[in-house]
Amino acid sequence: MRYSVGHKQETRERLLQSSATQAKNNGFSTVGVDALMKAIGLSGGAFYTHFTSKDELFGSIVERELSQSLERLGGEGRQNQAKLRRCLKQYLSVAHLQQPGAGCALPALGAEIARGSVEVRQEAQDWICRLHQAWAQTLGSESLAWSILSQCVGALVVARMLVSPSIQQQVLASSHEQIIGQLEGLPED
Amino acid sequence: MRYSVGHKQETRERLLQSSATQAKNNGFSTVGVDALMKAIGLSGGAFYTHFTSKDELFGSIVERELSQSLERLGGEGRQNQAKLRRCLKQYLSVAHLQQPGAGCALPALGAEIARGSVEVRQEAQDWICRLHQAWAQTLGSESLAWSILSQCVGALVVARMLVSPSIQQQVLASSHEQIIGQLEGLPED
DNA sequence: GTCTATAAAGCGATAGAC
DNA sequence: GTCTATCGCTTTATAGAC
Repeated sequence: MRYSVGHKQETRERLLQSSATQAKNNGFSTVGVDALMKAIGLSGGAFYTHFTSKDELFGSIVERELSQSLERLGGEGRQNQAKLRRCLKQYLSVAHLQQPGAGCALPALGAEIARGSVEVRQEAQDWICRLHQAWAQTLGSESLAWSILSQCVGALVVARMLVSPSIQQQVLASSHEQIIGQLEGLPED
Repeated sequence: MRYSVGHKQETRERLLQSSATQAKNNGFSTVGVDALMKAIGLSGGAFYTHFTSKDELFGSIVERELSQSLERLGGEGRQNQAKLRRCLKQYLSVAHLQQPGAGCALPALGAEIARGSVEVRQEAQDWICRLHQAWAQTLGSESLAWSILSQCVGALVVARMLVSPSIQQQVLASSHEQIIGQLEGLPED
């Protein structure tokens, strides 16, 4: 073997990162294996030393993306309402709206995950429920946690369909405002 | 011409209806022209007498679907809060969750619309803003109207990714509960 | 208006050389 | 581990017969 032992793992990691970005930007089913590999400077044939099929890659992307989202959104360690507020502001920002490839996978790939295999959906459910539990703990309400999560995802889906930047911003700002309002008068954790 | 004058229009309508259902169920980019035509009992070649391209069909689907959603969700005529509550209950129902093909296009095709042409997105924006205006009138708040719209779309996107029916129902019920709570204490229209 | 046939390109996946 | 070449299938779109 002419390649170092860590090389395959590194290549796999680069492939996962690059593919996730492309999938969130242009849709996973839309982009071909050849384009995925070309983006990291490799040929299409080399793909199958890292994954047995394109579907397997999709599963790994979902796993990797949602675990990252969980980290960013406060699944790790103890959380307070102030930290949650900062996460919400970032999630509902114009920067997140304009850069699907660098953002959360739920608004960008939600519909494709829903049409995916049971394994992929189970993987997604695990991470989503972990995030929900963390938020429910912070908020003291399981119902409110689900509601806010849905609203965040929906706001990005809706806003990204629009053409006018000012209306896009209204959609994001409205959800942010309404959520902040719901956080007022909540018992401190 | 051996066909009646209304025949082409009828065929076009059947094609639009059938294609919209397939697109919402399995994704628009995923399904091929041949499958779209076969579903209404015609061959793939006949497609291009009705639309010049597959993209043009997508635009017509979005137009038709969103105009129907606007009707169902209360864009037509005057509306009151009681009627809006009934719409919300239906939108956030398990039946809607389980039948994407018969339901609203926003959760099912939102990401694909976002990646679509400016024309398609402009069309989507027009209908979405009309719905928003109707709801804002009923609710007396533009911000609350955007927030509820985002939450409805997001709840379906999130719930449809999950595997467990009971958690799916929790997601829908949570958004419904939180929205109803926000409607309490609102001035009557 | 719809059919069959076909062109031209792209897809996912495999085989063998290096 | 990656490359090139290729198989077999599907895709969007067009051409010509009926």
